[in-house]
Amino acid sequence: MNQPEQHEPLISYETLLEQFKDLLKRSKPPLKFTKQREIILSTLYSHSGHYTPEELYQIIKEENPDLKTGIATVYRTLSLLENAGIVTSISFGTQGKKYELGVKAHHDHLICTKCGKILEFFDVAIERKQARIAKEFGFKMEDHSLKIFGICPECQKIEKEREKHKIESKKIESLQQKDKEH
Amino acid sequence: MNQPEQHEPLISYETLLEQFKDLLKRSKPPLKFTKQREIILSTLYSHSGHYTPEELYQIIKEENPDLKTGIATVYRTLSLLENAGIVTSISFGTQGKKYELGVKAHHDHLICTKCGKILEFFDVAIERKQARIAKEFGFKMEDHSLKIFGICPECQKIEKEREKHKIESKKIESLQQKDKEH
DNA sequence: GTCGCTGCAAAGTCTTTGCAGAGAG
DNA sequence: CTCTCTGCAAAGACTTTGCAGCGAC
Repeated sequence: MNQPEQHEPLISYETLLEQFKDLLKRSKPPLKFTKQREIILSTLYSHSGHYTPEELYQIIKEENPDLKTGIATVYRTLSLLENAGIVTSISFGTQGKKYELGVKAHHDHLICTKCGKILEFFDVAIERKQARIAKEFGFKMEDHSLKIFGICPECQKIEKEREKHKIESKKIESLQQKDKEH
Repeated sequence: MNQPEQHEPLISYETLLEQFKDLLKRSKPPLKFTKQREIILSTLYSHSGHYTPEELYQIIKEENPDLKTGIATVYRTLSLLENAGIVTSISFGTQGKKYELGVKAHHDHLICTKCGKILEFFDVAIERKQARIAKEFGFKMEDHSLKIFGICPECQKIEKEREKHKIESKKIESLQQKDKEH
């Protein structure tokens, strides 16, 4: 029921691209389809995951050194894509937002507070419950976000390792202490 | 099961204050109990709700014009209180965080995307489900946050009013148009 | 050609920090 | 008295905006 792995995008890149072009054409003042906008979309598509504007900007710069793309354009395009519902964002404390392609099925997030890793899951019962609660309060639900913060299995291991080392160095210290006493 | 209203704080101000003083004393380098820290705490206590540092700063300035309290101190104290678990924060997109006294029972949030109003609710079934999901992924759960975004009943009314006005002014326009044609 | 788009840099916004003097313990 | 706290202002981090030239349509 809960899928542990990153989902594959549900549609092909071609379809997504068509969708995007359509959207641009249909805007009130028609918008233009530019190299920068395509690259940002394709980068989001090929790199499944969650990125800050800065991270995305770095990937794009690295993979497309010819076309100079400014960080401002990344911000502007992400904002455009978010309003269009093509990407969704998830926000952290003061440290800004991470974006991901939103053509995947709705899902919620598990976030590791040590390494920042994000896992996705989906639970029908919780979804239903949320809709019911919104209704109960007379809210017209637009969106919802469920984030579970914790320490991922990998970081838990690292923590345990560290503690082991601490204990060992304490042992060594106390042994040395005893040596001194003699 | 879901409580629609703001909860009353669960403890008296005196108890809360004692808790806070204790905490300060017990810190590794003992911290000091200052007028500014007390005012920030008491303001949070007496104004039940969710505030940005800026909002809290404005309230404090207004209610305590004598004691000059800087915004930096508000940030520093909120951070201190959050680390101590006395207040909790809820974060929005890029627009920062809102803080509330955390001595109330755990609860989740319904947020109006028009007016920014925050309502609280609590649902045992969702709580349990979250714990189960974290466990399933091997996460050591530290915290979780469930936010439902939507339009509150009041703002829905306002929207409807506006639409009505729009339709009426369109009618007037088209009447004037017809007049011109004659 | 027309207008929207882009990169750049400058300006905003929100938050944190450095510092010298004030004040709690 | 000793150190932490505070206000102030300056610095930071992140995001948005103004503008002149570029490029899609």
